[in-house]
Amino acid sequence: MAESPITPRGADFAQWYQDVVLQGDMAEPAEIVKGCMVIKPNGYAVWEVLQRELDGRFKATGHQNAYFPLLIPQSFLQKEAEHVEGFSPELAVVTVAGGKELEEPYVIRPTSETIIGHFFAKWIQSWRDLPMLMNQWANVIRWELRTRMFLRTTEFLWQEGHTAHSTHEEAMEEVLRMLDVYADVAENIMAMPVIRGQKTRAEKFAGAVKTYSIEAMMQNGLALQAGTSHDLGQNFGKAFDVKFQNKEGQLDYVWQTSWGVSTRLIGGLIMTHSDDKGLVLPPKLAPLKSVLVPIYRKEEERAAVLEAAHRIAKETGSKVDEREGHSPGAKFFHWERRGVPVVLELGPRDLASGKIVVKRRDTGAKEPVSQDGIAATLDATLEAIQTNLFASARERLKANTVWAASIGEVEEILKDASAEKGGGKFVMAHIKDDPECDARIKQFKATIRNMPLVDECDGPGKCIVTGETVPQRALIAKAY
RNA sequence: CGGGGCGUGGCUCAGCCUGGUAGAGCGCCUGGUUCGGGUCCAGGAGGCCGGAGGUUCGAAUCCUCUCGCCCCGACCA
Repeated sequence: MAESPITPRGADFAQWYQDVVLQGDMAEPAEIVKGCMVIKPNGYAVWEVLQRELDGRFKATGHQNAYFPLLIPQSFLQKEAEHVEGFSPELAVVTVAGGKELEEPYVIRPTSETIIGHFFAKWIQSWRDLPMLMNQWANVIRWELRTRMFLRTTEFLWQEGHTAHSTHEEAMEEVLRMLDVYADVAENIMAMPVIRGQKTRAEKFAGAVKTYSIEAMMQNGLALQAGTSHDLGQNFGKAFDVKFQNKEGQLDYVWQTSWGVSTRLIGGLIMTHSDDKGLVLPPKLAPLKSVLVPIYRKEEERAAVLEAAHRIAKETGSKVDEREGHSPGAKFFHWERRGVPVVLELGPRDLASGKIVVKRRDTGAKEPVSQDGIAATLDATLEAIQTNLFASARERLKANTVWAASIGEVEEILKDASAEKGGGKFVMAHIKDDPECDARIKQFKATIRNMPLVDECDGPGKCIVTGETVPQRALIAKAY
């Protein structure tokens, strides 16, 4: 019996995560390019499902895809003061091209607000041109000091939505609408519960007026910012002179938004559902929902089993694992590590009884069911897995969310709840949106993740730092 | 970017201290055998020891530099 190649979560969570990514054949470090990774077909297939789900929702809310250049004139970044300050430490800059020093260097986009601002200025003249609703699927580069596959790499894939509106109200509706789209995909497709909320001033996007995020809880209790949506106000409109003539004939700057999710979602997915046996994929996100492993010993059995296997596979859309020279046991482990939601086992015994064994990845439960109506049985099982994964993740989130009444209590909870031991907590406490309060929390190696939009707490209370009355509790946690 | 650890067949690692021309297990290939949770046996392929430079008659081993990965911290989707 071979040793499990996956480090148990309890032993070393970071190592477990990496083992799952590797054993699930999702990605591997691109050791020849610093901080980058190769997303392998198994991982990319998941990204494609996410893209499909997100893109459909973007289109349904009126957005169109476009594509802007990877290279951005350096001066563009500097037009918005906060923006350049926020991003300059992590920029990669192209200074030489075609064998010549460039007159003006290009930065490789860390995000595209600036270059899109430039083009919006060209394209928008009248209120009739608004709203302008665009999205681009792209890669970006941010020179990160510390990288982890999917969670933070130097280059990553994402989508960035960019919109321009004639009023602030309309822009705000857009910001929250897209935040809801993200929450919908996270919860209903990825089965990953999230907390929607507003970032503090200290944590908002460089150049935004307000930033909203969805925050998810990983199995070790750490928070993961899984998506952001920004109210850019007129900041970029002013920086790039994006003006329009309103119905009254007056010139005004547009109100812009931007919003994005990245391949980081895949990291969140892994850290939400996977276990010590490897990857666990929710059915709605699994590129391969079921695999059928045929079992036989004699040649006569082989033919009969395979014949039935193909018939059932056709009915259910399963893949038949026909590889020779691998025992069924080896195949079970193989698909288990890759997170396939259901494995169907079909052998001579099943042929004789007219049954087939259905094995769930989430619970490990194994049950012989009738071959008649197997497609419906499988669908019901997949649905049950999807529901179960979301329910257990939500339960974990609830169980590890606690209230704190004082700064000392926050410190105690965060100290006890060492994430290395898997006991990280979400702490809800009244705290003011003031950079000094953020700084205080940072002393505990945690951050104010966001101020939840849906306040499931007890309403107003006194800030644990300043003592002033604030409208609601905020979410405090250690985070990736 | 600071601190720590690590780079030796595809993978996990031994060998390094005390230089003498590279090993094991797993995987892979071939044949047979097996097949309801990682079958077993036999044969076989595969590595200029991360890279560069130096010391030496001789370097995986000693020295210098460099690149990368992992972990911890400060910064971040």
